[in-house]
Amino acid sequence: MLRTSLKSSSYRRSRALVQRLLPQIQYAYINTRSESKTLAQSAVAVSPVSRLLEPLKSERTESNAKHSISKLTQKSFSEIEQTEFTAPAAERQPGYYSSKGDNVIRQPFAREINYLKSLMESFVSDQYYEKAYPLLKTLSGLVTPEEFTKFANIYLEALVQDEKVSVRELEQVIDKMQRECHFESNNRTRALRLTKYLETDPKFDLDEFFRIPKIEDIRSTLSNVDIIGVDNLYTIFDHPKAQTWIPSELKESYHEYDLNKNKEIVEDTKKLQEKDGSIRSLEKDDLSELEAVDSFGLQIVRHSLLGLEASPDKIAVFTSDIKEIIKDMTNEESKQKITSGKLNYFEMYQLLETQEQRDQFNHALANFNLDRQKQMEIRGVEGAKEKWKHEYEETKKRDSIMSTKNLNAQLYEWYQKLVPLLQKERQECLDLIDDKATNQKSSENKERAVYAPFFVKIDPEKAAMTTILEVMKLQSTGGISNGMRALTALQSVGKALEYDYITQKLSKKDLKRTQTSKHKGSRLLLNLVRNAAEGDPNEDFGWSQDISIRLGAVFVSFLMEVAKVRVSRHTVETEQSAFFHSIQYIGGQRIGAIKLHSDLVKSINRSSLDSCVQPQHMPMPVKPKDWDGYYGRGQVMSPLVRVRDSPETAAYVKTAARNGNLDQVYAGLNVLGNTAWTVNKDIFKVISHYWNTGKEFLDIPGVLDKPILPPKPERSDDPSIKYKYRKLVTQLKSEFSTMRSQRCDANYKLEIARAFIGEKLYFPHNLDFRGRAYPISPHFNHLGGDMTRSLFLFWDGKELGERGLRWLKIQLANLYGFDKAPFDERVKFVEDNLQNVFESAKNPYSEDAWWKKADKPWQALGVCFDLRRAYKLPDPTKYVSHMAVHQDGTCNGLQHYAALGGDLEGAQQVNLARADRPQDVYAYVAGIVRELLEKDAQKNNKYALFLKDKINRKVVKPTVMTNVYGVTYIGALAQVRKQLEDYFPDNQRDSLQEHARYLTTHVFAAIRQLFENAHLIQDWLGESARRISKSVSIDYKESDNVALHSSAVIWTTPLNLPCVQPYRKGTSESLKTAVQTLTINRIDGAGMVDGRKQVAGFPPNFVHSLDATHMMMTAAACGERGLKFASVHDSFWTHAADVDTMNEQIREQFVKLHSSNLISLLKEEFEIRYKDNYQLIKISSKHPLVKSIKELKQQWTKQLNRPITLGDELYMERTRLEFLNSDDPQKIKAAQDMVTTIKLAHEYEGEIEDVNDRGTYEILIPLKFPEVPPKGEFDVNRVKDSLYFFS
Amino acid sequence: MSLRSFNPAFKQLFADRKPMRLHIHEMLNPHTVQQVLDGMRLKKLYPDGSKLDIIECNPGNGVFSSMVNYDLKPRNHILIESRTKLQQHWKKDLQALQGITGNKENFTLYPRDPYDWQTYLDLTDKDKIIQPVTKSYDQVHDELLLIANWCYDRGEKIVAQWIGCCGDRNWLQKYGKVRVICMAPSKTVSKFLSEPGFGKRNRTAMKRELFTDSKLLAIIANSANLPGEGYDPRVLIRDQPVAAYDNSIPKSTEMGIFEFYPSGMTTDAIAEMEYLLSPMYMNRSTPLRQILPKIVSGGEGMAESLPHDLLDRSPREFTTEDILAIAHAYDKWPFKPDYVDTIQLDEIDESQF
DNA sequence: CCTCTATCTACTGATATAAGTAATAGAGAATTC
DNA sequence: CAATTCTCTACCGACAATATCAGTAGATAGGAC
Repeated sequence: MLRTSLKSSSYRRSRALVQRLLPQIQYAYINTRSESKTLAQSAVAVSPVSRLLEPLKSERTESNAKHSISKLTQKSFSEIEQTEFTAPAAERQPGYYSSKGDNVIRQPFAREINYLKSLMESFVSDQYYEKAYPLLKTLSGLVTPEEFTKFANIYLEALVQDEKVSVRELEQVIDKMQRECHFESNNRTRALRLTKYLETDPKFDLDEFFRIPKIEDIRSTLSNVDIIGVDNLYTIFDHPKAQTWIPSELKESYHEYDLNKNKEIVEDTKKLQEKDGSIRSLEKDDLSELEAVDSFGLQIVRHSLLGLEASPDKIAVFTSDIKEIIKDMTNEESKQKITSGKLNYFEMYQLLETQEQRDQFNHALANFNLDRQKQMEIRGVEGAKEKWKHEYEETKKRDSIMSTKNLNAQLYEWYQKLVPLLQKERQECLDLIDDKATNQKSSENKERAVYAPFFVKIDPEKAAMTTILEVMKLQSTGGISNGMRALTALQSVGKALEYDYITQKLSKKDLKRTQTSKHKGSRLLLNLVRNAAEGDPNEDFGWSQDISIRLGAVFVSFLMEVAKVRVSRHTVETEQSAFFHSIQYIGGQRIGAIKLHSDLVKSINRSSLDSCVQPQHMPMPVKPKDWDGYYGRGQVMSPLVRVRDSPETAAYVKTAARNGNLDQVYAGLNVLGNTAWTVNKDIFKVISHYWNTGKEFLDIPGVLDKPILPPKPERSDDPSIKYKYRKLVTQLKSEFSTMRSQRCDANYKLEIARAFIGEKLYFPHNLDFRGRAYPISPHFNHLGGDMTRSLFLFWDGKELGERGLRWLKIQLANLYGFDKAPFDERVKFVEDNLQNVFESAKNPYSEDAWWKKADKPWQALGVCFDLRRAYKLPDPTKYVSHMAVHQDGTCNGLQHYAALGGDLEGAQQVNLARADRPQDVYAYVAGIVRELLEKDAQKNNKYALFLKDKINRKVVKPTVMTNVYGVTYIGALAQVRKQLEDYFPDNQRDSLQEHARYLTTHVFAAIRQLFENAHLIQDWLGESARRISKSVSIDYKESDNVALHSSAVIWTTPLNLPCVQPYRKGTSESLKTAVQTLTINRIDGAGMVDGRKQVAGFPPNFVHSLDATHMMMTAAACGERGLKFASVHDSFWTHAADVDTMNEQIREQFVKLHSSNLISLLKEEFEIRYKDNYQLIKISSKHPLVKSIKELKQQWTKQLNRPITLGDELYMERTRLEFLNSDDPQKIKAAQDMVTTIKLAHEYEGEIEDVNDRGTYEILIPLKFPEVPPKGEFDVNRVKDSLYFFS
Repeated sequence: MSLRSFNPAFKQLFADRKPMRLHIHEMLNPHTVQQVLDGMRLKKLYPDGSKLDIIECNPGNGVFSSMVNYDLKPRNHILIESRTKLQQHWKKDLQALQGITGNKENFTLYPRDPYDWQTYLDLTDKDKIIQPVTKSYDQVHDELLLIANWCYDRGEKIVAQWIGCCGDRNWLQKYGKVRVICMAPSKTVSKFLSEPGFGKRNRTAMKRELFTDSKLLAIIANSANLPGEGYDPRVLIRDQPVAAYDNSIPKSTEMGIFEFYPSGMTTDAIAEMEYLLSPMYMNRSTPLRQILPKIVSGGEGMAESLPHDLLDRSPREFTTEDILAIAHAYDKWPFKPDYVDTIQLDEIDESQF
């Protein structure tokens, strides 16, 4: 990053130079106006001079104020109060990102505004109005008046909600704001005032209040229902003029209210069931005692999900619900079982007989889980704490001195020490805010002031837990042994604290407006108000990155201060810090790290950490609310798209959301999120068994103590030996630590799985910036490896039927690795092995069980269990299966490329066309390579002779796969070399290299040959991206903050999701925290794009956005047909019984997607989006254009008395176009006569070629895109008949 | 000034070709080289050329090579050169030289990478082009001389390692106190030669002081610059290096020439705590007391066995005695971590195939 | 009271950090060697 | 400018350098008139 900062600094320098020069010149011009002419004047003598001058004049605004505004986010509230930050009006005007025409707004000072807003909200919610006011005032200096009104209303809203604030005070504040901040009130402000009047002034006269405003304004005022609240609206409804006042969206509620008002409503008496013998699901504790052996690692957190305990009255309700549901069941035995209290929810559910019962059960469970989820959020970590405490007390009973032997006891000790420290600090913060601190100006307090307003919001006890859990969870991440990157640690602690704060805030939310004492009234209105009170899902909330990091640092530093471990060596024993901050040197750069004491790490390895309790990392026991905006509703706080800190991506998605363009995206995502799962208990048992042996088994690493290292070399050994030793040793250690973290990770997953046995769970999904969907809960989800995937079952079951049984068998064959044969053979494979299948299911633990040899053994075992159960029935097709059957695209990226390019042969090889057997593109490419080598071999090429018999699918597979991602020659070379390694002994490295080089070229050639058109498309995408990322906006000015190349590649998927490639070169900023000064690479929405990444990333990203689109379309289509659907990018899952339907949809939707010429559409989209952009190209200096352009520039140079810049050229063209598009005939005429460099190039009739040679001259031309390459002959409709397209 | 060391046989050879610049900077002006050689008085140190083997790394265009060769008239003069273009030149030149002088200069081109340790092993053990004798560490090896040009940015790394080799007495230093005459950017040389307390004093400078005897020989600057900026003044005064100008050295990269060879000191103690020294010197102006807890688990405890005045000083100020004191304290410290825990991981690149 | 200077502070940019480069090879970006 | 040197090399999920010091601009204080 050093390089980047250097680059940008030199860039800044040169820009500063320009800025210094420009004003002088312009002043000179202004003073001698009569003598000299501006550029534009000379070109258009008749144009109104003042207008042409205006933009140039404003260019010299480089105020100090602006400079210090960027420092604002580092200042504390009190410093902000004392300093004036005001931006000139021009700089407050919104800009744009990559494209002028997209109407996506780039808010200037966005970070500063966000910071002020967070600060203000923080103060205001604790009634520190006088502290908040200066912040509001500062805000008024940074935003446009309309924007300011929004912030002012937030402030006023708090005043209105505060009962201690009187109407008069409110009006005074509004007055003051108008005087001092140029506050312009709007109808929301009026709604705020109205509410205050209604609630405090018994003599308030509505008529009078609404006398002056126009009727539209009154209506608009009243539509702020979230402010006014239900009860106040009722009051208004009671007014005789209500009917005319209320806005249209309230009409219905009004009528409902009016109707109910006149009816005598008998209040429903609560019918809470008596608590006779409540049925509770089998306690997790019992299960753990039943099934878990606490020997090696897999330690059960007692109450690991304690929060999943519901409150007693809810249990009662649930119990009675179930009793009601099973009342009509015919099977008495099942009934008995359900009420026995020995079944988990999933087992109960499976016993139900009718769909109606199941629906009712689901409904009851949903209500029940809603409460449990809430409990989990409120008391999530409580369980862990209780456990720590318990072990702490036990240990203490045994030993008088604490030792590191028991990790949990150790954690509790830290917790106990940490809490009082945090409480004390919180008090200090409070004192500081209340101006009661003893030494308000001390440097300590100065630093404290930065975080104090946020620190006071945090509950010390909960935060202590959060801090410990987060830090412990991160041990050995980020390539640091026994520790973690400081940035990662501070950020995750900060984020976790923020999460705690937000959930706490939500649970305490002022319910006044959304509740009513009236039993009668309008349910409609109530819903309306509640919805409105949830807030705008497109509005940011929470803290900025800086705030949470700084806060995280404070907590971490306290933890580091108190956390100690007892260490003993030989006879010496002492207490040492458990954590220490250290700087490491990794890959040429210094990295700040928080390291754990090595003894502590050993202790962790012995006992494996159970840190999972935090609900934000869990799947959800309740169905996630549907997506309807940028941020999720309810428990899901994540954004719709993971934006990788790119403000531009976020802005584009938000705009799309606001414009209502994302309904299809929501639809797809909601299908994914609504798929309910449960944990496969049978598989869990088997995994658990092998886990507890502590030995390595399949993909589970065994328990490892420490890596075994060879003896150290002597001091005087040759450096080469020492080097090799060091390399070996680091490799051993790194392998060891990956194994360890794999085991740790698996432990984590299994713990969550255990907690969810018998539970219903959901995965809300969101998207990456290309539109691919990912579950939000990070650890335990169906995207995991074989073991994790095997743990999932659909909550709902479906009867197999003939086809389903067949698909289940195919699924098993696929998982076993027998997936390259036709379906019938796959079925036969399983049928031939049916005894093995049954045997595996019956006795999975046997030494050489059949399932263990499968490609994906755990999932295969899952199918074995299912098949065995099915075949136990007299008719296996009647079996109700919960298995997910997968249909995988064969090389999905290439499938899309083949469809785009229409390569006949290529399409066939990736199964786009019907074939009797599944085609294997890798084998086919290997075949082509073999042919090529054969030809060379005949020419006696020694490489060909050696290699021709060694080419198989395995050798080419990596390269074919990564080819879609744009692998370069050198990257592919490494892959091929790895594949060939075995043929060459160590001392023939050179030979290996030569053979690999030779082969790589031919593999590339073969792929290119097979997917010729596809490659032309790949090239087209790359070239377009290159042109975009090297283009210049017409508004470019050297003096501006917008970089020369500031346009990123943006496209819209067929589902209207805007995709913005987030690759820009950032500037590194430093952030001082309590732990260290962090260097954060921040990207500016108008910063320079990273051309290389834009170009390299676009082809794969575009294709991925297509496969994501295909998946979402299929998801939505399957959802509409009542199918359960899940996906892992190019692997689509549903019930065995529904595979046929899904397959049909997979093909339908693919054809639908590719029936239009997507590349042509993309080109059109680009042409609109980048119509205001110009390309900088190099043409030969001998080109005829050069002469005329140079001449024109010389002419201008003379008139302006300075060299012409790119900005000048663009300014002239901008002016010309402006005139051309005006209504003034004089101007139009002037524009027609005006000559600019760009016009010259644009109107040049001959060839203009971008040459990359010496002797060139750079000119600007309008951005054009290359012609779309012609499509091949393949007809995409043939996909519909393809059997193995997805299989 | 006379070009005493200029071999007339090279006159034509140099005239025939345009000197090329390939990554590593070098002196191309014979007058500059002459000045430097005059200052070095090598003939006094190696009076008997018939017993002397010279190994020269990155001879480049050969101005320095030819002149030092003419000065010392060695028995062998090995030119280790890996840049293919220069290899071709040398091949041609040596052929021509064969015709002119019968190569009485005893040049041998060894077209290998001077960066690679294996090159030196092969030179002496496999190809047996020279077979140096092992001499005692009592005095400087008078039959083997190493000359190297690492005057470019990435050269610093290898110079640091070569200095390290003096402490370990391995690589070519296994043969005895072999003098290394090393050309490197002044940025590097001034760092590695700084004395305790100087701003640029770093780990390698400390190791250099502890394990080698060294001397700054010359500073060659572009004539646009003033030579010698950034060096520890104590070193300049002590060593009185030749200051010369050569415009083949770019303005941005001044060249420093220094010599080093193993001192009497060798010990395992420093290698044992190398992993501590590295982070220690990252905060080299922080007092040791504050650094100790930041470099190893429980490091704060080591303070007990160290004198206060040492704890209050920073690594930049440490003398070799200080370092040895710390090494001693570390050796006695009961809480030394396992070797495994001292290994730093570098980036893990997980390839899927 | 005002202005001027001395001193201090805050801010910026430059530099050092480590100490096998790692087996390649060609294009593109960044310097100016 | 054109020549030369440096950088990077497969997409996404899951990104990420830091401490110190010298020099400078700006702020403050202080002292004299």
